[in-house]
Amino acid sequence: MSTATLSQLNLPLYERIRIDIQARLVEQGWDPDLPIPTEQMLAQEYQVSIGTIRKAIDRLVQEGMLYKAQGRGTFIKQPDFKNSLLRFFRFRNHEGKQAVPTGMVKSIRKVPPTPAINKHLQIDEGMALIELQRLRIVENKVVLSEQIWLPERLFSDLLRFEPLEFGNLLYPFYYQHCGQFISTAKETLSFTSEVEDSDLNARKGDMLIKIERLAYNLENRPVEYRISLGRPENFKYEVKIS
Amino acid sequence: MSTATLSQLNLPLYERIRIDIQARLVEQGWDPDLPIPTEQMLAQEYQVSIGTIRKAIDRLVQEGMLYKAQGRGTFIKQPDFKNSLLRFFRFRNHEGKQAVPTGMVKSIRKVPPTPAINKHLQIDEGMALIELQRLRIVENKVVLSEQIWLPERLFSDLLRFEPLEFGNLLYPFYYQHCGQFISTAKETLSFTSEVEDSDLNARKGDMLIKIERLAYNLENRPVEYRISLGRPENFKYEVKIS
DNA sequence: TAGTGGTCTAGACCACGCT
DNA sequence: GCGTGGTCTAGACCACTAA
Repeated sequence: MSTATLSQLNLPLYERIRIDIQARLVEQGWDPDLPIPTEQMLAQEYQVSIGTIRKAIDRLVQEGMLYKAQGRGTFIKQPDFKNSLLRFFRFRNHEGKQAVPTGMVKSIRKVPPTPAINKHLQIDEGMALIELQRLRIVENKVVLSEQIWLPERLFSDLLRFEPLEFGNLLYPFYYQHCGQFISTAKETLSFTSEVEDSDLNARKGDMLIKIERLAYNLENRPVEYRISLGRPENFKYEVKIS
Repeated sequence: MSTATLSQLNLPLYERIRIDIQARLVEQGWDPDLPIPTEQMLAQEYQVSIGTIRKAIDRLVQEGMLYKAQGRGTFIKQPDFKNSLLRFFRFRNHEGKQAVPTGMVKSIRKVPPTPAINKHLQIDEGMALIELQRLRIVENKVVLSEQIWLPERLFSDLLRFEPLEFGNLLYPFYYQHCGQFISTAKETLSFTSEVEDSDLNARKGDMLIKIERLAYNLENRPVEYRISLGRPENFKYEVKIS
């Protein structure tokens, strides 16, 4: 543990421990399939009672970084995209049943830096990018059209693959080939009538839903910026207020 | 405490106590300005240790029913509408600064039952309703147009007021005059191009955002159904995924 | 059967708010 | 100064998972 982190701040003990555990897991790049040290071990290591460790870990669980499995241990959690705004597009197939769209990469290439995107990704103006075009399809019909940008420095290994070699899901692919584990994301919903999109058959003037996503790795650094476009007809989003 | 509630179920002690506390506060209609019994008192009353009471209450805090204030006590919480979808309409005044719209009731009247709305409110088909028309205004310009329905049985006292006597906020007014405390709400965002709205200058075919809200009282019964319409241009909504 | 997290106890002292 | 919630201890026993 880093003594500096644990001493100086005027925070409750469990908060300081929470921060320290978080930093350790991030720096060591903990394997998501391996349990982190047990509560007993951590209690002994930090020389505090087990209740204090539990409170620290409970915070990380609430934050979404860890999850607990009784009898097995505590693990690093992959983000749960069931809350994604994209999940609130409801598509139906020809039988009228609900259908989950399939992701398909259309193209991948290295592109020069773009000021606005480099700023989103918090990287230097001069750093090159990787750009992916991706479609989400239901029964051969394009229902969402996506553009994805990644820092070339971290993701250059992706350039070795052909578009069709990317599976339905990108994030496991990122982790497998570039060691980048997506931990959280921020999404923004807005509207635009100023883009043309041949995949969606949308002309200028047609109102489209635009969902921007900025995805963060375990170190809390933005590593993917994504724009998804779709038609508003089937969109329905719910929130609970309390 | 109701012994039935606390015994039969095969739940952790703190869960059974949580349920019992919740039921007690709802049934007694606890004053939001008065603290609930202290943790010490509850621990003694339920004959459990204080940690168990804390866990029960922490659940209710997480759920949004209570909030704690160190040194003062624990209180019933009013819902926090900073998460409302409506807050994600961004309006600007003539100086380009962000402006919060003012609410203004345009009309209030008793109306006969409407099957769809009575169903939302979970009341009998034959029960009469109160209907409010309400506008949200920024610098004399209507930016949102609302229709609100309430069960006449619970809210008949509102009919004694003229539209302009309703203030900017409705929920405190409900509590003051009808004893109905709004505790949570559920909102749904969708789109429509099939309505005409003279207040918003919208014709059929214009795409509008439609936000439906169902608001619940402390007993978790729906008591208000509301439809808000607005133009999509200034709408921007964010979520965090983890 | 061994080891994990889940629940629960019966206290202690601290920090904060009100009066 | 008094009473509130906030933090923390040092255990105990239970329920679940995996080998």
